[in-house]
Amino acid sequence: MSNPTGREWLLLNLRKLARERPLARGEVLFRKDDVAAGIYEIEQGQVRLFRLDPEGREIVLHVAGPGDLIAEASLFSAVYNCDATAVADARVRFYPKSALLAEFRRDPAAADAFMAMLARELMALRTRLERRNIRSASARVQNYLALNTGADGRTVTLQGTIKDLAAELGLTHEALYRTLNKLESAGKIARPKGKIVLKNTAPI
Amino acid sequence: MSNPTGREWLLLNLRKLARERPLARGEVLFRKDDVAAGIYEIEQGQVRLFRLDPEGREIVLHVAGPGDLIAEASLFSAVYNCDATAVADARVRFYPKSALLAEFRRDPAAADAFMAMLARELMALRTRLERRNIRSASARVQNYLALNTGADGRTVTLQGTIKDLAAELGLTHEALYRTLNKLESAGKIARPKGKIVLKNTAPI
DNA sequence: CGGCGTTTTGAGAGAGCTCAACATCGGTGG
DNA sequence: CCACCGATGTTGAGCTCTCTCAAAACGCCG
Repeated sequence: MSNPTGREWLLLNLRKLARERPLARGEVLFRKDDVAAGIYEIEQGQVRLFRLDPEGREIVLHVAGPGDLIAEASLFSAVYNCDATAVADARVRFYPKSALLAEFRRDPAAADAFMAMLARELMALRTRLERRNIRSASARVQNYLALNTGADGRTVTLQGTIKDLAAELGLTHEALYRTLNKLESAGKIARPKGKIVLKNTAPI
Repeated sequence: MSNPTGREWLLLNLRKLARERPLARGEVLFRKDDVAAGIYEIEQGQVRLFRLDPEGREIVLHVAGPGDLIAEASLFSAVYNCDATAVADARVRFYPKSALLAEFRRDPAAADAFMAMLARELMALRTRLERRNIRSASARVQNYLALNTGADGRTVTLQGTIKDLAAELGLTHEALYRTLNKLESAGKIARPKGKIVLKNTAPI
């Protein structure tokens, strides 16, 4: 569901190493302790990564959506260490581990690019996690807005639905609607279609 | 505050490239748009990473604690893209960018190890974020416990205080105490000193 | 012993969740 | 072109869970 810049670069350069694969709802992509064959990019649908506890219950680790890369760590591990199944019909792109690692050796710039992508994603993820530490819905929304403005530093272009944004923020969509309303009433934002514009709040 | 395995390896091998630096509370580590000199490992204290919004307010991106690495993305960027200051007196270890990148070229295994570390951290972070999507305190705690058991699959060794755990889970410490009490009363866990043991809940 | 931080329990309030109803918007097919 | 359908968007009302504020017990260290 996220989409850091730089991802595209990687995919364009390494896509030739990849193979597409459709995935039916419920289908298994890989299982824990399977030999780690490579990493996957989700193109459509959703894939759930999970472990099984001693009682056989699924403990969800991550639900990956379009644009997400999964199992990067398997590049440096002999086996996968969780299960992956499609939540809904999906299409994934498979990048064979051996080809990727060979490419990294052949072309250090590719390795750098991959590292850079990981590092950027890490940063973005830390920011998202930090945001979740903010208890108030309003403050959480404002944090998101402040960190996702375009070049003008004021305009946020919404890319998904409001429901998607609510999920990203860890709020119900109802709570998000109300919060946006309050912010608008308070004059802190304006809401042209498909965008949210931060209004100037007077400095101290 | 986290501490994925594999980190140690990296630090041992690359530590010779690093330099220690004490940091007084409030002291600036780097500023946005400063030339990216390298990455930092927090050894003590806390460092806050943030941006300034148009009104000059700090928007927190991340608060890093002991064991955390910050500014990894700066290895692949000309400048830092946020500010970093010490929240409390701190000590950091500085890894110069040029030395790290040179080492990666000289020894591809070092590059792999660094990549592996980033990938593992990414995975751990996704899991933590996913956990925050769980609304109920009890379910969130159980998710944490299920994913942090030792070799026996049942025993969780607490490394910090309960307050630390509460912060990790995004709960107040009071809420966590109560939740643990309920889980214990319900017979789902036992709490020997410094540990939490998951009890067998009968399979279906 | 004294002080500080953690652990623990209590009581109350409030924020966000849940459930529900309705509006709106695209898309689809008759 | 319109009726219909599903998904998204929007608003309402009530309730529950967690937060907040308070206070006390406990443990550790100087």
